[in-house]
Amino acid sequence: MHIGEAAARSGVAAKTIRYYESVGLLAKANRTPNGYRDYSDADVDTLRFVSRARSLGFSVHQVGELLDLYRDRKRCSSDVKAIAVARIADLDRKVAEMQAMRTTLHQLADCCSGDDRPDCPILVDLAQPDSQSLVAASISARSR
Amino acid sequence: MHIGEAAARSGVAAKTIRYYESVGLLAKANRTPNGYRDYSDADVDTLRFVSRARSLGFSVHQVGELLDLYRDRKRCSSDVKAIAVARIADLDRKVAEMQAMRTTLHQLADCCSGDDRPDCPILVDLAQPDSQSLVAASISARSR
DNA sequence: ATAGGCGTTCCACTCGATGGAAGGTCAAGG
DNA sequence: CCTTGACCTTCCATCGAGTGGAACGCCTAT
Repeated sequence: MHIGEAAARSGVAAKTIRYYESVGLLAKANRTPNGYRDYSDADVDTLRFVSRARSLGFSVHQVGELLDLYRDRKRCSSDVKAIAVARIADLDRKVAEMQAMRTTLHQLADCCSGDDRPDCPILVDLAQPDSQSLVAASISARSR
Repeated sequence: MHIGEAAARSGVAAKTIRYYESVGLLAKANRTPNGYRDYSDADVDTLRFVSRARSLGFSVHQVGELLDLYRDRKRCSSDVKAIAVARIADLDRKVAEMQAMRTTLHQLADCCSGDDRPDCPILVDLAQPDSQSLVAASISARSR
């Protein structure tokens, strides 16, 4: 099948499929005599695998590792689990960081009347010297 | 003061200060006769403001808006609060998305023995047709 | 005079695509 | 036979937010 159909079946945009090939995530596709890329059902499966793994937030590089493991009949499940566990830890770190931002921002927003007067504690805090600033305090708390 | 000192005092890398100037977030710096950028204490304050806002996850563009509001004596606090509230909503969306990924990944990892046998439910699920896949189910749940 | 530590500009690279230009291929319809 | 439109191809540029490095200038101390 041509790239458009593979794209429709896998849910990966044709442009993205070419991109994955160009960066070596996918092997170079077979070509029909006219130079069009030619995909098999197995290729569509691979594309779906890639799309699923990307949707779990694995980087293209990590997806490459998972694909290698998937194709390696002799790999051990601990290798795969290690990648998944590292990704979970990564997610936990990012979630914690974003929640810290959220908390700080929420505190600032709570102090802000949000009316048409010009006094705004959010801006005041951002402009504060470190010792007075809620934001500065939350940044230094993050690094402790 | 020269850019190195402004960088040290504000915590923003010299390279990044030049970058901010190049994209118009900061006004073009004054120059000493030899062509070096010359910064005042007020410039360092601005740099710190920018750094704080960036650490809260505001984009460079949003920081520009906040700076404009900061400099506008007549702005109303509701304008600032609107930006902050939008940012909080943005954070909430991203946190929820990451937690959904985490949950799915954790379920997969829990099923995986993590030993040296080759059977790995993580890879099996990623390669599954939609109707059987935990990942596919969680993706479609996200869009509902 | 030269070594070093600053500063300057400019260009390339990162990641994960995406947009668009310019052109080739193919089937259907007039 | 010609055109139209839907595909396909390659290549280059763009996004955000910087970072790395080259090649050069300036200034001070030894």
